[in-house]
Amino acid sequence: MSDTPEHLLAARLEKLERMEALGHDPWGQRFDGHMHIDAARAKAPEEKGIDGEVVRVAGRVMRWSDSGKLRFGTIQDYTGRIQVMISKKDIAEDQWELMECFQTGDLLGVDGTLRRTNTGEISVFATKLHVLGKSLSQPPEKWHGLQDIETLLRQRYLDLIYNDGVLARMLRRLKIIDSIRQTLRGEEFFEVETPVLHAIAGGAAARPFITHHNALDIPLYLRIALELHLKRLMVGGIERVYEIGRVFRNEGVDATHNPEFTMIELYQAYADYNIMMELAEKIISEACKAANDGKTVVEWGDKTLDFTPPFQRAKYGDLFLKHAGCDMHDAAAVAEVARKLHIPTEGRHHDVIVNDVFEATVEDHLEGPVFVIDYPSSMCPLTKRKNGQPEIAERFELFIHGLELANAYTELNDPRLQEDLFKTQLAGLAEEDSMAKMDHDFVRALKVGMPCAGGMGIGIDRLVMLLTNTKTIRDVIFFPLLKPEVE
RNA sequence: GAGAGCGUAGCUCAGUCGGUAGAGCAACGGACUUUUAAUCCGUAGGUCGAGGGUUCGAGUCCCUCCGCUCUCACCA
Repeated sequence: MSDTPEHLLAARLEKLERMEALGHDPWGQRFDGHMHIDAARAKAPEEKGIDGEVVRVAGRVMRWSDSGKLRFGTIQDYTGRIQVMISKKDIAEDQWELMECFQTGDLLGVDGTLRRTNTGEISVFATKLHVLGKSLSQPPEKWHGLQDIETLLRQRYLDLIYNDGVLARMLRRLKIIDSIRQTLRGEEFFEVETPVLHAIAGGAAARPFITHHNALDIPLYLRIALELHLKRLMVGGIERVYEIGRVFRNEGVDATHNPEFTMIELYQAYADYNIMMELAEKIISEACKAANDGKTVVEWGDKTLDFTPPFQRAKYGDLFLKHAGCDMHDAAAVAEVARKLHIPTEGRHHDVIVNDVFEATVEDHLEGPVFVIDYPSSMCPLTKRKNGQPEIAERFELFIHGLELANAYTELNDPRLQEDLFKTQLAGLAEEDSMAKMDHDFVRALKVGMPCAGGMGIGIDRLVMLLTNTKTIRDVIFFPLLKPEVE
């Protein structure tokens, strides 16, 4: 949507000046004691012809239609819409003149009586109007709303105002995040904030955004994960710790990826990945209830998602056998399957090939919610190995219809093994695809002694998508990344 | 990063074979005291994404660029 053109702007400025001439501040003044529109609606009389309570409401004018000496308006706040009726015989002369200065898009405060119209519509019959903020922008079409995807992303405020369900969906996102905090508060976790600017972008495998600190003249990276600082805090004695925060990955943009996205990572001392599974079930099912009126079974397009605990558990090796058709430890058989799938094998570590075959054959079959557990350990340099089974890492990923929602480990706390794994770059894996990035201070912290622990990361945006039946990540992020507009 | 599609009034959209730029909503003026996308009469509103080319003539055909969307690749 381009800027409001001159002839439409002029009409709005003319009304603004008339407001000023009538002695009103077109940008509004403090307005005390208004009630939310849903609360006002709830107080409306059941029958026509009965005077209800005197109320004060405020909102944006969505409709302002002239009908002689009677005016029908509709105002909207974040809780709903209500009709405003202004009858010339009910209000003072100067108030009628003020009424004529309002236009769709303006912010209006109303004092009036709750009543129903002849057709039963709940209405506030105004006795006094208050200017709370003039709009100098021409609103979109009242029936079709705003359809142009670029405009509604660039000017999300218009999307929130004029397209039904957008604000409600974003408010559900806030409820989900609030529910996660409540659940963790109940489990005695502390919420912390750790640095966004990292000297070493560790804790995950992704390309970082690179920036520069002028005064120190050093390169810095925007964090790609929260992991290593939270573990340092566990070393420091915070036994249960989490952070909800933005992480940044310099990768492509599509329906399930935005370059900056919100993650929660949490760490619990003296726990393991089994406890993390139970905690994941609790966090997610509670969040689902918070966003869906207490339900744990929700619609997802033409599918149904059931977040009632417990979630299914399936071993990585068993899934591999079932869908790839061979034992994941059988190098020759795995290589054969890889060749059929056109996955390169030459000079690549066996587990790198296994990982590619798994992604190609298994992930699309995972309906879930299902915890995939016990990964090949060489792909997991931050994860504790199973006792007596060093080739298996105590890791799970939670999948729902092919979407990876959570990732958790029994955390590796052996500093000597951690140092070795940071040094080991698997054949066939690019450095940016690897979690193995040497971080000497992190190893030093582990040497001080990190309690054995379980830890987990959950992609908040994806969780919100699943719990609000939203198909693209940009629709659960207020301001998704777009190329800048050219002036 | 690759391929395909889209871009016309503030908004939602038409625009045929290359031949005067269209509608609805919104705006402005008028009528109307119970509408529900109110209705009726009238007025005004355009760099057809930008630039270049072909042509007597380009919204329409060709080229370049910009933006967005979808699919694919990388990432969660």
